[in-house]
Amino acid sequence: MKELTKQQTKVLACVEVYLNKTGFPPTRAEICKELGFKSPNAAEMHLRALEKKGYISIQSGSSRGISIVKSQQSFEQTGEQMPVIGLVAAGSPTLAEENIEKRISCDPNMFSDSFDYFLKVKGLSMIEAGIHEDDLVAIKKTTDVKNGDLVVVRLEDEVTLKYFKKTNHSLELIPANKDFSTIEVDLREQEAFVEGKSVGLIRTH
Amino acid sequence: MKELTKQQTKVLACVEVYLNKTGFPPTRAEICKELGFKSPNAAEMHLRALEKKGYISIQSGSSRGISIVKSQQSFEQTGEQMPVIGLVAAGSPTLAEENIEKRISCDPNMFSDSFDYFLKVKGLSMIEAGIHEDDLVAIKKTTDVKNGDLVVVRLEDEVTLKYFKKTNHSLELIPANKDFSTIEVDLREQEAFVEGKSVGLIRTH
DNA sequence: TTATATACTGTAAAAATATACAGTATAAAT
DNA sequence: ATTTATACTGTATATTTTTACAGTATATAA
Repeated sequence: MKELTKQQTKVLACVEVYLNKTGFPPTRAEICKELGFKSPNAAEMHLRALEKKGYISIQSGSSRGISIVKSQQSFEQTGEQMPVIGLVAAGSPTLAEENIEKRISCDPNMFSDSFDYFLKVKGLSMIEAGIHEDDLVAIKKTTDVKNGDLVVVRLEDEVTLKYFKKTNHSLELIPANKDFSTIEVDLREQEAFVEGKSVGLIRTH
Repeated sequence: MKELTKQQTKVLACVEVYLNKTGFPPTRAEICKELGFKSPNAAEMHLRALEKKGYISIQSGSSRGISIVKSQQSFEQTGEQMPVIGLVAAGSPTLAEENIEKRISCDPNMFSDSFDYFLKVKGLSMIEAGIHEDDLVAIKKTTDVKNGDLVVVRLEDEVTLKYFKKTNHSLELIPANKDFSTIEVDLREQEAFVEGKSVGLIRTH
């Protein structure tokens, strides 16, 4: 998608804001009034440029015939674009851009608790908890977890999604698959970092 | 909210469909063309009635100045409050207001395919497919289903979520739990209504 | 029988709107 | 020094659109 000039960005934002506020697109004159232009042709030219670059489409001959093709600020709508992070074998699931597989438009409060990102599940270790490969688990970044919570824990360079159980100096990371065994960590010997806990799950059929 | 007449319902639906398709509301003339009226005043009168009853608001003097206040079919929007319907023992999962348990703010296009509502799962018949009690299954209203699809089917007054398999005159509704048995329907003897199919799932932990 | 509400047709005019054309100004690129 | 792209002003007009007004038809309620 082609880059927008500063003014084109403003005009696109103006159209989107107007649309959100009123439910229908603005006229050329209304865009001018909003952005301080004195000629409807100013708006017209920017709209044409936006159409040529594929951000909007214009229904010729129709009043207010503007529709948004590619929104600049789709996340400003009802829901946000929540990042999906692959559960890679090594490294922690950071929110750095390079780890984000894609984004999904949804409400961060759609589950009982808010969440920060989706973790894409690899493997079958939690299958008996109804968590399949490629399911997206909604993770809330926190270290405040209780026994029995489904948590994301990092050990050395490995990140896993397991049930959490802590007893004195020992931490158990319990899978939900009888073919897998519990990971036991002696906290006096090895560090374990709780990255967050699951507050929900989504799956595409 | 006041009741709508049949024609008012049609006009409101027409506006919403147009809005979803084009991104902006229709003119009086376009409503007429769509619904077969021969005078723009026909549309005008219905719009006024819809405004008086609080379903839309009309920006006087503006072209296409219609905005939806209370949608008949809010599930058709984007980034909206998607209804959650309980899988009740009897009756079909209609979107009538009284069947909607709550609404969840999310994008109707968050899964591979768009969907119309969430169905709240009751029972354990699909547990081996990783579908638990109280999971919300995203349902797309369609009768276009293939063998192997996870579908919502109504038999008499009962609604179930099962895997779909059709062979000649027989329909099999297959559970994913070895403690449950397949429902077999002879379509020459009994009617079966496909309400829709699952395109995704969400669960709150 | 007479209202009353619903549901339109048909026409017309005023207002809103898109959009073409002719310019001006400025900064960056060639 | 000249072109090119961006970013406008200002005007004009054909077209679109709203919206008022005058009717017609039909079913239902009083």
